[in-house]
Amino acid sequence: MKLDMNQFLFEFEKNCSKLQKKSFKKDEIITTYIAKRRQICILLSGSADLVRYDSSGNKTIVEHFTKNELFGEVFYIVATNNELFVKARQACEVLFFSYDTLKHKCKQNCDFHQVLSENLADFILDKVTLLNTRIELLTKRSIRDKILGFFTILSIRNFSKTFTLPFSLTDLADYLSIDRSAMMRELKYLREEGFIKKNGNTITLLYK
Amino acid sequence: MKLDMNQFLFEFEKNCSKLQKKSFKKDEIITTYIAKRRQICILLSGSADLVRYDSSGNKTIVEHFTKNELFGEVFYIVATNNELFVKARQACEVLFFSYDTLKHKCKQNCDFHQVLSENLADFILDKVTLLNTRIELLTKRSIRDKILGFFTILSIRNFSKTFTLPFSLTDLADYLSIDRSAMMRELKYLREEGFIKKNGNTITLLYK
DNA sequence: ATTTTTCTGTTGCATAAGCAACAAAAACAT
DNA sequence: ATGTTTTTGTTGCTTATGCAACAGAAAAAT
Repeated sequence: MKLDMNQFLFEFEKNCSKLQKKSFKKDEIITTYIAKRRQICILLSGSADLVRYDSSGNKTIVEHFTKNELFGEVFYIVATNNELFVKARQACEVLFFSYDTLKHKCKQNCDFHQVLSENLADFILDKVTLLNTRIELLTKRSIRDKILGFFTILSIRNFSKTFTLPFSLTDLADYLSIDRSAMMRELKYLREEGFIKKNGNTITLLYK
Repeated sequence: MKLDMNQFLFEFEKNCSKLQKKSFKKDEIITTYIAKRRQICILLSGSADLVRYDSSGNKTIVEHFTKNELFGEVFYIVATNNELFVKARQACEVLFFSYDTLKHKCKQNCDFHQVLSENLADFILDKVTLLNTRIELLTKRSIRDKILGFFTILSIRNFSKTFTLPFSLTDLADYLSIDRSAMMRELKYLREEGFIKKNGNTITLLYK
């Protein structure tokens, strides 16, 4: 039995008492990552950022989450002393549970749990795909290649040479881990050299 | 029931006929990524690289796999036209199966398959951790921060300020997506400024 | 409706990091 | 044992990219 995320949540909510749903206002801290707890969260609405402070105090937005995305410390066991927390970017609703609870809860060996654990693997696989996409872009050698790589993905996903960015240009620079002004400059060059057309946050690819 | 990778493989081999084991010599192509097949592979011995050629012909080593690591197209559904394949770096033994087969094979609802699909999620989670580690390093802003970030992780994993690199310096530059000579220069500076001691591929951290 | 904040767009300057090219050392192969 | 290939280590030159600083546009808040 194959579920999409909405069915998954509906089934889960109907069947399980162990999960908690909470609401957050903009800028509130949703969770702080504590490895041993093995918490897993689903963002039901709104958007949130995974923020890292390293030992020198530098801040990075490591990931940006939107509707139906998974996050939590099970996904992020990195051997460093960095502080990691998730902060609401807009008002959010979040579902909390423990990974181990989800997997092993039912003593009665119910069908529902079988379905659940099968689908969990699929959702985690979706996450892997997101991460691999990001790595694919981060490993490109120049700002130009990063931008064009990202645009190509959006173009293919939209079945169109024209598409609108899913987040602000400021966030895009952060996602690609490049300086925003350097990115804007490169976008200008791409426009001048006839590779792209740009109207605010709507882009059209002009090549190939 | 919680399995480690070796137990997992033993159980799988004993119980499942649907899986294939093959051997490869150095530089042979182990698999080419074809999204619809949803293949999943486990590297039993040796080491291999996931290689990407983009449309301009640039080659990148996207990932490097060693014993017991998972790879395959289920993990890498990126919407681009890039050619992706896995190439043996040394002689390798590889286990092949389809993700969907693994999850749904048994009609008889056997206990073994229940255990299997639970553990599959865990193995995929390990993969997520690896990917997040890589992203953590790739998003650092300077070569120095990337190197020190990587060294810090190794140091923590080894419970020691002294450790040996798990692969060559050439590969390290590739893993961090930086120019090798620039990395060597930075290592020299780090030595001169007293941050590290370096003896071949053995590093000692001198700070904090 | 007006203020405040965030986002976009731009530019000059400094430098970190890429590129190219080479030699010595080490690892591998015959 | 000897030749071949890969890895390490280095350095001069060039340039892509980061940084700082600013102004106008857009969005959000009051």
